[in-house]
Amino acid sequence: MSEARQYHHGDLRAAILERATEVIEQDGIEALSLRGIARDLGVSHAAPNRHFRTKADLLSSLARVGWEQITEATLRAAEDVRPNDSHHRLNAMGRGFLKWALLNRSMFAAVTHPDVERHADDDLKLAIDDFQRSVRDAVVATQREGRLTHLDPAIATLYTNSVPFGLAMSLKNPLFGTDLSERDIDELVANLIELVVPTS
Amino acid sequence: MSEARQYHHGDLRAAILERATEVIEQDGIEALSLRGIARDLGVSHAAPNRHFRTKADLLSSLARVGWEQITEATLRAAEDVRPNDSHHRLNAMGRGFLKWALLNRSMFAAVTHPDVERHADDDLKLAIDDFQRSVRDAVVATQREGRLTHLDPAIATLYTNSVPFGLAMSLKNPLFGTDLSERDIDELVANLIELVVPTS
DNA sequence: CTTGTCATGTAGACAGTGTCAACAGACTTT
DNA sequence: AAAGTCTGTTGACACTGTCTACATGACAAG
Repeated sequence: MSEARQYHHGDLRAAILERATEVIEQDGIEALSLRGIARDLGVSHAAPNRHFRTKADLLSSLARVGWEQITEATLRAAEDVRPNDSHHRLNAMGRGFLKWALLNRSMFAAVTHPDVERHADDDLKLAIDDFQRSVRDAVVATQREGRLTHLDPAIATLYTNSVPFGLAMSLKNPLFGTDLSERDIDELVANLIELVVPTS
Repeated sequence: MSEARQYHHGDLRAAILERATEVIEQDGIEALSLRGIARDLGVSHAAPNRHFRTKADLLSSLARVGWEQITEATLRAAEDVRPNDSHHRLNAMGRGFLKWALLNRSMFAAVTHPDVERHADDDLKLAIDDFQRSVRDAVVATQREGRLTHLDPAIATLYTNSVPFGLAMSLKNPLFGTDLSERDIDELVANLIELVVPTS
């Protein structure tokens, strides 16, 4: 029964999450308000509180979705590479992550937003851990193949992890004045990741 | 006349900026409110508006100070290196930046806060440009010395710029679970920067 | 089919925020 | 001394997140 406006919304929680991503995509995370979402969904101002007790709750749930997307995009990028070549896989993962961040800038911004990090609930922490583990596993696999062996695994992971991060932060930031055509991005991403995980 | 409470504050603008950094250092940027600062300074709630028409104004001014500190810390770190060795200078700058970020986490967080970036005024943009230019100049100097020559200067700058950034983001984030002793940080910073700008 | 329970909505209140306009005191300039 | 400009105060407005009390719909037990 999804036609007429009912008293009960049907799946308000999902609708809120969806509308929230829209708002973030459009006007940024600072324009996000529970009351605003309620208004947009034609529901009373306190209705969202039934599903997200606090605004930080909503942000956490949103960020969890974001991190799952990041993990998925990163791992999917490695799928096309032959499984025994860990080094190329790691390279592909870096490109996959960076590309996702550049194609989903608002979501990336939301995921890395300080308020989100500060109030992270356990579910969110788990999602982040998942991503971290994926990267670490890939780095360790690469080292087992005899590459990057001169580095402490922790440092190698930190490095491999941070670089796409920093790049994504810089590239998403309009203040940094990197005005690149959408087409160039793929090449740029490849060039940059090549610096971190050289395949040649 | 700095003893008794006067009607006019003396230098309210400076006091606001100072108190704002304190608040950010203590409770984070999300806890910053104009009214709160006014309260702390024993001044009426609308007094800050005389000096910062909007909250974004205050954040912008604050961030400008932050960027100036960053630029200074970065350039100062290069001073101890012999001037003709651009490559070592670049390396030192990376360490200087990263160390500043780790020793001034709250300020760094404020400077990189999305709200700040979004509402950046011209002064702030200028301060950021200054920093960017410093890095670019150092990279170009390095390339003139015959190093990093295989890279496009723009990409080399982006890379050199982003890595300490990403590292600082990762290291400042408690969620990333890098629990390192204060002592280890210096070594860690050196190791990481060495990956980007190898001096050996 | 009735009944009771529980999840999910509404209405209203509260404290807090940023920002504005109207006013007032103090400093500056002439 | 007078006029005018900074810089402060007071009070208001619309907005926010969150709480409590209440209403309604869904749904399972009897």
